[in-house]
Amino acid sequence: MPTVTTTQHLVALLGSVKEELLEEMYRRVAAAGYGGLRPSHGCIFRYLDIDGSKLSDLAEQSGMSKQAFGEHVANVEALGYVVRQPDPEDGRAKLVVPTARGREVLLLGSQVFAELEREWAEAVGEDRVAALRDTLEEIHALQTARSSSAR
Amino acid sequence: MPTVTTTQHLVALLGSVKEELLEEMYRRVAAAGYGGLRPSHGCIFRYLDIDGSKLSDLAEQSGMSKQAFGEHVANVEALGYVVRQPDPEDGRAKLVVPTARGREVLLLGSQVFAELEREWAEAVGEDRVAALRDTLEEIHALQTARSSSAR
DNA sequence: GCCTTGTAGTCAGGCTACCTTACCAAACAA
DNA sequence: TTGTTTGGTAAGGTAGCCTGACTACAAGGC
Repeated sequence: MPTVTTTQHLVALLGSVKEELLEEMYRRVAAAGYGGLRPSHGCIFRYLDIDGSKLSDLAEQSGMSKQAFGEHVANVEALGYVVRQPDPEDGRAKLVVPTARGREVLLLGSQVFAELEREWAEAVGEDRVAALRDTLEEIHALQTARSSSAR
Repeated sequence: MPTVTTTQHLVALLGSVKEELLEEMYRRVAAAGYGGLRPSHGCIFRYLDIDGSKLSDLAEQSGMSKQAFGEHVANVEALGYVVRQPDPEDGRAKLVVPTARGREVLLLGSQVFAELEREWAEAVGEDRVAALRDTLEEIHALQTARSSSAR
């Protein structure tokens, strides 16, 4: 029973912390005047090249279908952070290109992430944040290996 | 840029690990012959009393609306893991009660969680799993404190 | 040059997991 | 007993994904 509780708790904790971090991130971005962005829009900015990226590439990198990704792009385009332009090198493709406002958000995102990183280091210690990442990576590797060998 | 990458990576890592653990959990439960259960059904079993619990209580404990929770209960009832019975002490209320099969899943769930806990301890070390939990709890507390003071 | 096959993106429709609003029935308090 | 609170359901909506079907363009073989 106690083991169950702690393990269940760990899974819940992983979810809570992830959500809280993402929310804090978007809260700060919104507070800086860049509203309308939702956590799910992160998939666009995460891999977006400053000179533009092809939709298919972005979708593949974020592990989503082109359709789902395209919807997010439409939202973010409506908010004025990116535009879709025909790719001059491929008539089929469209480039997702950040606007000036989009580039500002990209930069701001980096700054906020750096800020958060600094705050955790202050709160719990730099070494423990590093250890957190390391342990998570090892468990991730363990699980990935397991599911590929099981299949 | 490198800071961004690592911090972004940490958020992604938290999500991946959580999902992988949940998936592994449900994979093993399904492999043991208890099919049809999805990760979202965890909200029912997590707080379910072996003698039955009121829907409202369960919904509140898992932080969901009664309607959303009721839908999950309907699903899990259709799978034969719980039944809804009128509460003898409150004519308005209904008790969500695990069936024999439901009690088996409750027990199996504990066992699988314990198994996973043991496997991580073997893979990365018991102390590091404990450290992971501690650090996550501190960051969680930090975030919770921040959002309550901000609001 | 044409024709087949492959690739980029969109459209339509569907699913899961939530939500809010509105409601009914039982319980409780004045 | 009457008004208010509480337990649960019904209806409808939204976000975030999916698959299948389609169009437009690209690229290779002949």
